Amino acid sequence: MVKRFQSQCWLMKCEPSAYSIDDLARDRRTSWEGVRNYQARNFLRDELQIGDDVLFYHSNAEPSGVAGLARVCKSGYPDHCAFDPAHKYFDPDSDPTKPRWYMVDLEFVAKLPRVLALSELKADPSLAGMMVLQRGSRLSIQPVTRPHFERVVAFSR
DNA sequence: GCCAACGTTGGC
DNA sequence: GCCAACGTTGGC
Repeated sequence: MVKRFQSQCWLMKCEPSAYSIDDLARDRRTSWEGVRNYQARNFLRDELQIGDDVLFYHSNAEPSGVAGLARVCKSGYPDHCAFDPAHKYFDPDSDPTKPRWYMVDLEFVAKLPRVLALSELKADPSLAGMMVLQRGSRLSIQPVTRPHFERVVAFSR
């Protein structure tokens, strides 16, 4: 693990019907279990660090877009839901001695005054190249550049 | 609810 | 290792 001086930025997707920025505002802190994609898993396990900034993105929503801000408050650890046969995220192929899936904890930072819709983000030239704006972009945890992160935050004000 | 894009699985 | 079939994601 490499120590960094500056936090990184991420975008994390969630369907608000499953867990929304309002849920996080209420809970103040939550665990981010259930990611079952290897690329996203690698980010969770290897890259997300305490203090990293997160754009909380509502997918499959009306409208879909960035709904709030969060921060990583616990770095990657094994997703124990994968070990529980009764859990909906159970994966019989994840061995507790060699976990396949990882999770982090997030803490609430802010709810944006309004959701910044995907269409608005697409229309902003300074956000060009952002992963979430690419066609067919399905990755649920995406790296975001610091300038893009700051631009989104400024956009919301 | 539709369906395009993408990821995973498994036969060969 | 190829690739067709299948399952999932997520915008619309």
